[in-house]
Amino acid sequence: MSIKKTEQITIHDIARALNIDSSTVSRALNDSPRVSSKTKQRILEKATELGYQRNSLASNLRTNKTNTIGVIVPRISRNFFSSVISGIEDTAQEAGYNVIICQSFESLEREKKIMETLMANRVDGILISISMHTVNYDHLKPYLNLGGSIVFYDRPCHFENCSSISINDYKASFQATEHLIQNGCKNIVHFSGPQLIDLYKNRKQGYVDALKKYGLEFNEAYCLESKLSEEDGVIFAKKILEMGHIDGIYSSNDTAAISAVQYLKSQGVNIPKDIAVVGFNNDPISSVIEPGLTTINQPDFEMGKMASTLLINHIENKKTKPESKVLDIELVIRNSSKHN
Amino acid sequence: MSIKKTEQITIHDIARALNIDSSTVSRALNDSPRVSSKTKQRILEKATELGYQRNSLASNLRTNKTNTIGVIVPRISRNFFSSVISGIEDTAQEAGYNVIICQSFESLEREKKIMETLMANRVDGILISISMHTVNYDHLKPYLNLGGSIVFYDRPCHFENCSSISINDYKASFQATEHLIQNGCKNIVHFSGPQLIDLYKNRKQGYVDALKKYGLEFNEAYCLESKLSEEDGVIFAKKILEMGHIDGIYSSNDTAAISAVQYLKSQGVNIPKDIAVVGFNNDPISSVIEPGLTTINQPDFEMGKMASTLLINHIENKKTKPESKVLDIELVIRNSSKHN
DNA sequence: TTTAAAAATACAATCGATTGTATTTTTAAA
DNA sequence: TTTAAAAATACAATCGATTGTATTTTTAAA
Repeated sequence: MSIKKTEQITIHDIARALNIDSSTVSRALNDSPRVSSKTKQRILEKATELGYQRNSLASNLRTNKTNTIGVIVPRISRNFFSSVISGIEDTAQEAGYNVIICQSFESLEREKKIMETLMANRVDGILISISMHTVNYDHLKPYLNLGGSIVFYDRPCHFENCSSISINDYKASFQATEHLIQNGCKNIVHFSGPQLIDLYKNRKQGYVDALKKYGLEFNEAYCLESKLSEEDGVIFAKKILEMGHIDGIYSSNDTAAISAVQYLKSQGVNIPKDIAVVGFNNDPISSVIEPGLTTINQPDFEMGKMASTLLINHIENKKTKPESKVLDIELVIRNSSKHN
Repeated sequence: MSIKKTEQITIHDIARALNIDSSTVSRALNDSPRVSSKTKQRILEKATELGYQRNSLASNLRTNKTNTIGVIVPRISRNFFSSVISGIEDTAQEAGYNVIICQSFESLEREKKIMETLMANRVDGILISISMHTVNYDHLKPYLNLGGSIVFYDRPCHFENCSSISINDYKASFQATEHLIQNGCKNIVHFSGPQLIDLYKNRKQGYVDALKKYGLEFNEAYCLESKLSEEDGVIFAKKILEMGHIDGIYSSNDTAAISAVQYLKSQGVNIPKDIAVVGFNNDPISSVIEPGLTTINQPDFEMGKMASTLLINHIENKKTKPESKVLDIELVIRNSSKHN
C-alpha cells in the first residue's frame, strides 16, 4: 500500500504522545493485566484520537501466528462447496480465525501456486479439497515441514499424518445404482469423473459392485469418463442415443446429469420412462427441473464445520492424532428415477 | 503457526551457511542485478537444500506492500458473484496480486469486521459490493485514511474519491417492465429489495417509470419488499394469489422469481398465460426451469475484470481520478414472459 | 515512618525480511 | 604494473509489533 508515512500511526507514536514506553502501549492494546486500567484508558483514547490501526503483519511476524486458515476449493460456484465454506467460516469465526478462500479451478498448477502463497503468508492451517488432477502431494510437503496443519475434506486423500473428512462415496454410489436397478433398469450408464483421484474411483467401484450384486453385466463402454461439465453431459447424452438401448444413467454429479437430461428431453426422450436418471450433490437446481432429479445429498455445511473444528484442534494442540471421518449421505428420491 | 524454531529457515541461515551477508541473499532471492550470477546460483541451491520458504509477513512489513487485494461480496454462492470473482481473480493474477475473498452474508456487522481484518492485514486495495444493510460508509473511512484504495462494484455507491462499476439498474428495470407491458400485462407486481441501497431504489424507479410511460397506474401495494430469498418468493406468491388479479411479476432477482413460479405452478397457476414473469441476474437455473425464465443478463465476468483493473490502477498510480463505469445489460427473453 | 511485597512501567532484544550507503573486489584501460 | 571505474558484497538501520527481565512506583503491613 503506497501510504504517506505521516499517516501510519504506530504504538510508538502513541507512546511518545503519552510519554510512556511502547511496550506498555502494546500490552494495553492487548488488554494485558500488567497495565493499570487508568493507563489503559489513556492509551485507548489516544489511539482513537490519532487514528491508530494495528498492523497485523508486524504482530503476526513477531508471534509466529496469523490466526488465519486457508481453504482451497476447486470452485466456489458449486453449491456443495459454497455450503462447505459457510460451515468452515461459521466454526472458524467462532474460534477467532480468519478464513482465506482460494479456488484451484481444478488445476494442479493453480493449486501449487496457492499452496506457496498460503505458506509464504504463514497461515496456521489449510483445508483442502484437491483438484481433479492432483495425483501426488509433493506440493503439500513444504508446508507440513514448516509445521503447518492440513486437513482434507470432500475428496479423500491418504497422506502422512493429515486428518480427512469425506463421505462414503462407494456406498453412496452403490445405493444410487441399486436404486436404479430396483426401479427396473438393466442397461445403466455411469458418468464418471477423472479416475486419477480416489473420489471418482470409489464412485465407479460402487456402481460396478452394485451391478455385480444384481447379476447385471458390467460393460466398460458404459463408463463415460470426463470432468463432468455441462458440455460433457451433452456429449454423453449423444453417445447414449447412439448406443440405443440405455435405460438408466447414474452420474457422478448433478451438473452433467442435468445437462444430459435437458438434451435427451429435447430429443424426445422421456425421462424417466425411457431413461431413469440419478445424479450426485443435490444442487438446488435438481429440485427445480422437471422431472425433479433423484440425487445424493451430502451434509455439506456439517462437513465444513467438522473440517474446521478438526483443523483448529490440530493447530492449537499438536498432540492430536490424525483421524479420518466419514459422513453419511442420503439418497433423495425424486421423479427422474421412477422408471416403471 | 506453532512451529519448531529449528525448522524455520531464514535468509540468515543461508547467509551463514555460505559465509556471505544476508543482504546479498535477499537480493539474490529477488533476482537483483546487484548480485553476480555465480553467487545467485549458490544461494538458490543452498536455499533449496535447506528448504527455505520465504516469509511474506516480514517482507510485506518491510516494504509496506502486500500485493493482495480484498474482495467483499455478499455471498459467493450466487452465480452472479462467483462469476464476478472469477473475473477479478483473472485480472489480479495477471498483475501479480493475490485475492482474498470475504463474505458479508448481507450483514453490516460482518462487513465491518471484514474491513478491520483486511485493513489490519494491510491489503493494497479493496473491491466491495456493499451489503443490503449498508446505509453509511463510516467503516470504510479508516482504510481510506490509511491510504488504501476502494472500488465499488455491482451495488453503486457515491463515496469520496472512490471509483465504481455497476450496471444501469434503472434502465434494466425499465426494459424488463416495459417488456411485460408490451406482452399485455396490466397489473404488474414488483419484487423489490431493501430500499436502503441505491441498487434496489433504482430498480424500483425503473419499474415505476415504465408503468407511468404506458399510462398504467402505480400501486404501492404492488411493490413487495424483502431480501428476495427463496422463502420471500413463496410468501409473495401467496400474497399475489390473495390479490387475485395480478398478471405480471417483475422480480429484482431470479431466486425470488423462481420460487414464486414454483409455488404458483403448484397452485395451478399457468405461467406465463395467467401470470408472466421476469427475473434479474440470469442465474443458470433460469434457463433450466419450465418455462424458461425471462431475465436480465449482466456482464458479470467483465465487471470483475474491470473492477480489478480499475483498482490495480489506483493502487499503482495514485494520480488516477475516480471514475464511475456503467455497463450494459441484456434482456434475455424466454417463455415465462409470453403472456399472450 | 519504615519496609517488604505487589503492581506498574521501562529496557532491550527479537521476529525475518529490505535497502541506502560504505567497502571490498574485479575488470580493463593506460 | 598502476589505477580509476565498475561490479560485487558487507554494514547497519529499519518496518511495527511482542515479551522476558529489570527497574520504579505504589500499596499495605509492621
